[in-house]
Amino acid sequence: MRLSQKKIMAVLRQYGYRLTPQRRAIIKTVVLSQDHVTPAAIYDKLHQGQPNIGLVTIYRTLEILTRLGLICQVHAGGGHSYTISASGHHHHLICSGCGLVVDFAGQNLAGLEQRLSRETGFKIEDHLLEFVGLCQDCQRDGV
Amino acid sequence: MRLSQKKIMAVLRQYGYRLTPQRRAIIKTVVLSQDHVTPAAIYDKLHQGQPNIGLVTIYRTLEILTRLGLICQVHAGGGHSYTISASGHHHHLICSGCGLVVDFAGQNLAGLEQRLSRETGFKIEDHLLEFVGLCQDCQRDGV
DNA sequence: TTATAAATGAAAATATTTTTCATTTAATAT
DNA sequence: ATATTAAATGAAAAATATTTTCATTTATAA
Ligand SMILES: [Zn+2]
Ligand SMILES: [Zn+2]
Ligand SMILES: [Zn+2]
Ligand SMILES: [Zn+2]
Repeated sequence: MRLSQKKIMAVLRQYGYRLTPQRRAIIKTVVLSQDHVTPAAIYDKLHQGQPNIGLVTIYRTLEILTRLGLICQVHAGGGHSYTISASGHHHHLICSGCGLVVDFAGQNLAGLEQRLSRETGFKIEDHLLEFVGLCQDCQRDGV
Repeated sequence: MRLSQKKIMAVLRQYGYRLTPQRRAIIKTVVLSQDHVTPAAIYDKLHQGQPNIGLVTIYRTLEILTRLGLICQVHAGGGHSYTISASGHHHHLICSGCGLVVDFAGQNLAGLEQRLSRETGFKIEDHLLEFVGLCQDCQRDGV
């Protein structure tokens, strides 16, 4: 289940952050975009609107939203782009044709984590799992 | 099994690339470094040596080595750093304390891939799996 | 050797991200 | 409503990172 704009804003407030028009606009853009967006893409879309918005504010807002786990970055494929987070821990399936990001969950990596801890002595804290492929549309369209 | 400098150079030649002193030096640096290295770190280490080396050449060489699957990039943790590739497909275990990268393999993601394909219609081509934690040394030293 | 296509690197161009700081403003308390 | 204040904004500059251009050098093969 993807987070709604309302929910994201509520969590922001909960943590003591102010709800500025700029932040609303950024959240709206990230939530409404189907695929992932870069800071620059958000800027292109939003600046010169009402309210006007600076690139710095976008960087700062994305940083906060990421830290709170409300959005997350997509790594595979090179770019540093953002996608909206599902509420819980999840992973990404990314279309190399059109950039669509599908979240998936339910993959339990605990067993693998245990094996790795045992074999290497690492104390594992986090992980990153992404799949890259072609979505149905891009397969059909021969992208 | 990590690739040797010799093996990497052989593959380069095999694909028609020339073996320049600069490329030898870059390969040597990446192979000998225990943890991952950034282009800038390689540059700091190598320029002003014999032969002198430019940052551009480092970018270009890393790009080729990555394309040939001889080294790979580490994503988790933010940076764009490189580590030497094991010969086959593998994944990364990264120490957040000291940057050590341990390769691991033997994790079969085929079952998960099938499930995802079935559920989403994606044709999956690749994936990225990284774990982040603390290595034994960093746990002991309380980093 | 010599020929030649490939590779290099200095410099410039472009792109990305962070810092600084004067100004504005959202939220809270009156 | 109004005043207060700490938080947020954005322009500008600085700092970083990456790519392009092109004249020069060089690894390879004939
Ligand atoms: Zn995950
Ligand atoms: Zn697609
Ligand atoms: Zn992998
Ligand atoms: Zn460590």
